[in-house]
Amino acid sequence: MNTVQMTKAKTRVLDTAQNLFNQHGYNSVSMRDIADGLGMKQSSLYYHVPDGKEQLYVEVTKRCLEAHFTGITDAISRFNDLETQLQAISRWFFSRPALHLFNMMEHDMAELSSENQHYLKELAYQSLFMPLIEAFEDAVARDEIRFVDPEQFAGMFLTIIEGVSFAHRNRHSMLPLDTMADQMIDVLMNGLRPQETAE
Amino acid sequence: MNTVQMTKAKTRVLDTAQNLFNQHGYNSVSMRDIADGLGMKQSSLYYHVPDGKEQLYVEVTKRCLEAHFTGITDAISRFNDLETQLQAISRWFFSRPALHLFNMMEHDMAELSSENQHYLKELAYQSLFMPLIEAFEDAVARDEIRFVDPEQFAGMFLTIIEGVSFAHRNRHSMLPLDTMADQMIDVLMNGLRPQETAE
DNA sequence: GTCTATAAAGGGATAGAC
DNA sequence: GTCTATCCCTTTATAGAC
Repeated sequence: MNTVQMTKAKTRVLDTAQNLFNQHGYNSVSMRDIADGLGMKQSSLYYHVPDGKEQLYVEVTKRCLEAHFTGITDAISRFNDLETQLQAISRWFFSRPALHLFNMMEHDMAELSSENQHYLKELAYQSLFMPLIEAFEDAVARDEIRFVDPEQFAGMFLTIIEGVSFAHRNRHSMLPLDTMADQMIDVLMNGLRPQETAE
Repeated sequence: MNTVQMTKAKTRVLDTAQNLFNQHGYNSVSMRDIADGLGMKQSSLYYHVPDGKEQLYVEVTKRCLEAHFTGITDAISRFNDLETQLQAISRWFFSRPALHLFNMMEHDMAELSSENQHYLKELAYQSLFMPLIEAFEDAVARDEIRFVDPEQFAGMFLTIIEGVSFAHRNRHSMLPLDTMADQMIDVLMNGLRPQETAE
């Protein structure tokens, strides 16, 4: 994954754009909104991003997904059991602005050219799903959980993360984020524990 | 909940708008798109919807949420145990176009006036969360599951439904929707089963 | 109930001065 | 690196003919 060493100014542009795209979605954010956030005129933005809005979104999303790949794989490598790994991954997610993964993949990316769409969807799969799938596979191999389709439960875990973030943003959620996530992970792990074909 | 008896033409307008709003999100759908879907000119649409796009979205979403309230409460009332109830609710959801609940609540509704926003968010809570919360409470009372925050797990169940729909739409998902949902519900119920403070 | 025409505003993008 | 000015297109919405 290339890291071309970005100028400070470019980084600031990407940061501002990322915040806005994340909060409101691709179509709801105008170049003027981003320029306003940077304190410059809309046309000045094109000095930093000559290729326009779509390319800006692609760059922002690429950087974001690559950061998540690093964060997730790091979290996994620090521990040897699935439950602790999942807790660590949840902490990584909560330390960053919410991804709005489903919205990103189904609504934002639908606005892009089919090449960009395909590129970013594949990158999302490699960055977010693959490390989790491996973690679930390893846990099955260690007999820590019963056999399940790893892809299915990698997806389930990501939806839980998104759901917990959502609940925390929208509801008078009594509990801290971390506690909510741990409770969810506890139920999930408890539900996945190997069984002695009881009853 | 008022049912004012709608004309066939108005129903067709709402159906078309609902499909488009659901698939692409509020901001990505223009009045022209909806008119095209109906085979009429953009301006003709204002004969059916004199109050414009925002009001159209509110009507569409209101009708959708009320239908879900009926579908969910019916599914719950047909059975006496939580696992079967959740399966029945999942079938209701899968029989309808995907809600995209999170996107709806965080992105689409953010574009509306604060009055409409508040109205629809409250309606969504009453229509989707409340029946589920009661079902979880009753299951705790029957000692079918261990005590948990009902709101939290009502939310978790909704995210699982959305996640399963997402997986089915986006991935070479080998399994039928119903089977995937049942597996998720099985893990969830298994994780929530009362425990004898083992170990 | 649907049309054409049009107003008024907002969007992405470029040219050229400083 | 940022600005003003401008182009061209899309969008929401209204007026008025048929």
